[in-house]
Amino acid sequence: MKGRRMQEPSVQEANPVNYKETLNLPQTAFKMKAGAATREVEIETHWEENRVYQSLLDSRNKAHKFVLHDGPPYLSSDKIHIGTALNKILKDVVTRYKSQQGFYTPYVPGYDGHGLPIENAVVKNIKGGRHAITEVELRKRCREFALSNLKGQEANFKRLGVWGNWAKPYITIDAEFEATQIKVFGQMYEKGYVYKGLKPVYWCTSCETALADAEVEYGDHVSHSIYVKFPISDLTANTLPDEFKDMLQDASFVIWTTTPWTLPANLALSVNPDLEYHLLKSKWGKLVIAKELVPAFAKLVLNEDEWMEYDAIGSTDDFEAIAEFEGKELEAIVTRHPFIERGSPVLLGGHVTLDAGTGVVHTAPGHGMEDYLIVQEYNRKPEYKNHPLPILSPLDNSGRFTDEASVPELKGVPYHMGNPMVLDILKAKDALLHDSKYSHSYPHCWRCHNPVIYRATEQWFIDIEKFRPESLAAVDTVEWLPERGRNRIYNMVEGRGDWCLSRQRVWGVPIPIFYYQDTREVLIRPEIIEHLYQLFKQHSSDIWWDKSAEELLEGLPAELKAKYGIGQRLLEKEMDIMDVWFDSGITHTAVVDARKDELGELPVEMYLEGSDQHRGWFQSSLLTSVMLYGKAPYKSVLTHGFVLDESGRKMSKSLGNVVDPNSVIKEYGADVLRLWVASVDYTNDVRIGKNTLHQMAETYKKVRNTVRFILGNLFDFDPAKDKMPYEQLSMLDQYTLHRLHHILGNITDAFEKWEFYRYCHEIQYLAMADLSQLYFDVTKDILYCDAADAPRRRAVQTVLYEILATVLPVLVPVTPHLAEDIWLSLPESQRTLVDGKAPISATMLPWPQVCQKALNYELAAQFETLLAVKEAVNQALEVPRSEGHIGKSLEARVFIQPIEEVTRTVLSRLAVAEQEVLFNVSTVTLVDAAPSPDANQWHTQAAGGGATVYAAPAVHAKCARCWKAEPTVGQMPGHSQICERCYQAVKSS
RNA sequence: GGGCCAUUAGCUCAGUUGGCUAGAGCGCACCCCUGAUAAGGGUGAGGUCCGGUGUUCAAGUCACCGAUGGCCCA
Repeated sequence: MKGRRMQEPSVQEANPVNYKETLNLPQTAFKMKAGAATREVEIETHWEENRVYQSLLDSRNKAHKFVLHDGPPYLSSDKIHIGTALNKILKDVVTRYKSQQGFYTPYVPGYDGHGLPIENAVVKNIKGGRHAITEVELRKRCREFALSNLKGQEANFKRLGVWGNWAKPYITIDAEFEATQIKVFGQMYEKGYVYKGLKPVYWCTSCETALADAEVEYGDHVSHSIYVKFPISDLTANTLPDEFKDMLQDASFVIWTTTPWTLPANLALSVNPDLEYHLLKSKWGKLVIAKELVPAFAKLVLNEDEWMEYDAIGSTDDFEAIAEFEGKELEAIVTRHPFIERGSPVLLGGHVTLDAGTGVVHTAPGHGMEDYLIVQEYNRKPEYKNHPLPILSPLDNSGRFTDEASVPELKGVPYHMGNPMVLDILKAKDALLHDSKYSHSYPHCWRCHNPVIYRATEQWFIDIEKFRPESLAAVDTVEWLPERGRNRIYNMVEGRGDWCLSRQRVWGVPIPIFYYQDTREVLIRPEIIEHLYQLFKQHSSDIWWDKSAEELLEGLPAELKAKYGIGQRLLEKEMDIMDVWFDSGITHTAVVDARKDELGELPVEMYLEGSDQHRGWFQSSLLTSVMLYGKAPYKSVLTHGFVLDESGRKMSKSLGNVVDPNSVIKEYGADVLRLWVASVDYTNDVRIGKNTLHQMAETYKKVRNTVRFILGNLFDFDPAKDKMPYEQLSMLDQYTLHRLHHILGNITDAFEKWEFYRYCHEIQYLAMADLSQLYFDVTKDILYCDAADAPRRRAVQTVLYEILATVLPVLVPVTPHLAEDIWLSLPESQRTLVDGKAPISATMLPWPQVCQKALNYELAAQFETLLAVKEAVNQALEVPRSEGHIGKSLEARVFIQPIEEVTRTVLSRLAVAEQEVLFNVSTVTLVDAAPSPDANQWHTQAAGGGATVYAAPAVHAKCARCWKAEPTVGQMPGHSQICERCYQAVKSS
């Protein structure tokens, strides 16, 4: 039940007019609903058919470049991940914005197509396994697989609205790319950065092949568990005081190992510098063991009675600590190998733990990754530089001991058969303290399921030491965004070991080196590299597998052949391929430099990838660029975090929390996804889920409807004819323009700093608070009810048009489809001109400039007061409304009693009509004291903005046309139901 | 296990060199409108500022410890 309502006029006209017909209601074909699934695709077709991207680029000055160089996504799948979508959308927002700022912004998308995951995916589908087909055939299938995935990814990227040179992307498997890679390798070799060394890899002795980390499976395995003495032989290099050296002289370090067969390859011992070590006296002589592990060791080696005693009081007559050392004090002591004439120095390493054993680790760099790394680290030290520890790995491909084992009886014995033999030798030398069985998790080959070993093989390396200082200097020439990225990569470059380039695989670019069969000498010369470059360019890297070494070199000039003995001495090809990080690492050369005309000189403006690429692409690009050019390949590096689910957890298939970009697009459209990208602070990890997306869809709708309102109300507006000068705009109009340009300033600043989430907030606030809730709401009366060409209506339309012209280009970077949809529904007369004509696409509109004239902070301050008063008005109206006395606020009148002087002044600057518009009520009366309520009138009050507001139902009759309560209703000849303003409007139309 | 980073309302973000009762928009609840209508307006309810300890007259903010989550490494 409603309470009393405004009087309706009682007199009936002879011919009642349908006054709604006489209003200027909004008209537009622009749909409220986006229908994104189909409309966005139509828009993308519009771009493609009109070659908009190309025209855009062509319209820019090539000298004024902003090049964002694409990091290539990996081609192991035909579908993209949400993180890839985030990455590509960010890149697109950046390039579109820069383009609107007038830069020439070519974007060449790239793909990474070599490497193990692709090779494995292909192998999985081969009946009979990888050896069932030739390497040439395998490579062919890898290529096909990669290219088919490329098609899928490309379609995904395009559907995101990402613009780029899709006609000619780069792919690391292109013949030209591969050829460049060969050339680049040759240059690095010439400069002396490349060397051959040994490095342990997982090796399956039954398959006789190297395995990647991803190719080993862990399973239970029973090993020996042995404790072995390494007697101290030389203390001269150690820095302990002599009294301690005397104590240690006849002592032994005790090591624990589960792989006795690796002892022939032992070259050192490692202790942890921060652990405490005890020197024990015992019936096996003096022993050095980590303090904390002594009890566990005692339990193993002592008999029952001795153990009881030890357990009770911590020592026995024959087993007791007589000195204590810190690990770091033991450095450089040399021990004697238990059965080979060789010293084994003590090294310090953080990898030594108290998990098991003795705190002293038997170190065989040819058979363990940690052992290898610690030895590499020591070999870089000055005292080792001239006498580096070798990387000993005395096994052949099938795991049989070679001569290098230095133990004649082991020669030809398979490594696992070597275990008992090594035990026997140790026993004979009185070096074995304990022996038992030990069950633990151990790596196995994923194909044959046999245990695998670490075995050092010959591989090609890049000697980081030779250009580490230059690389570090290059890091500091780059702008890292966010700043912390600088430290991240700096520390990595500072601490990293040499770069192992070799991979024992077939799907990749070969290391372009030949060997003389007789001497194993290496053959690599600039002329041969150049020759190979030409061959690869023509045939791709496939030719390396298609042809023999001799065939590959056949085309060389006779003099060169003679010079290098080609045709006389037998040659072999290197069959390892290069690390894929090398492929993508050299895109600065294989892509940017190769397309200089388009992409300009190095360094490019920006690389933009996930923060994991500090170790990956950013680094491989930096290192290779420093080797080739002595400088970083990029001026700035912008990074983003990872995409997590709504509760902040990593997405995984098993958790079922994976967000698929394609289904998001299906449901909401690409622009909603893009809006999500823009809404989050991507410098950290970002979250996405149903709730988040739903919210973004709401934001999208809000912006869309805001624009729709503007379009609808400009249906009869021709800016060329109807625009009103700034001076003739109302205060509210001017204030709205101030807000528009103030926000434009904020938005521009946000884009300049790549802080898109600030843009989202600003645009949302503009649409919601400044426009929908304020300007649109209160000017509807003017727009709909004033005569079509009434000056104050044209003034409002002028403002609406200015908003449209400003907001439209600003929508382009994040929501290009939406912007285009708006543009296409604009009448010709309302399209912004660029160089005298309307462009074919909104995406070609330049970024708007902040209009200084529109900025009026004094006016804004006044409006702060006025809006606070408006808030009080709204509060005052709420009570009669909730009690049914009024509905819409036009059914009310208000009395405003200024309390503060500022409020009085500001209010008085508004004409009464303007006050009615601003507060959206039928009547506003400024009073000096509280009005006395008369018998029939009900009213309420609220305070705010330095005023007290009294609200009451309007007293006059409601105009049938504009719905305001007006005293003039009933006085208009022939139109008894409408007010004077409406009468004039109806008459003039 | 080590390095780096994050944590403010259901969501996305503000919160100056420590300084009013911690803010905004969305969402939510309730009300209104039906001439932006699968729209629009109004009012309102939401916070252990991840936890703890400390420094200080004063801590969301500074220091230390911890939790949770993420990236990279081992």
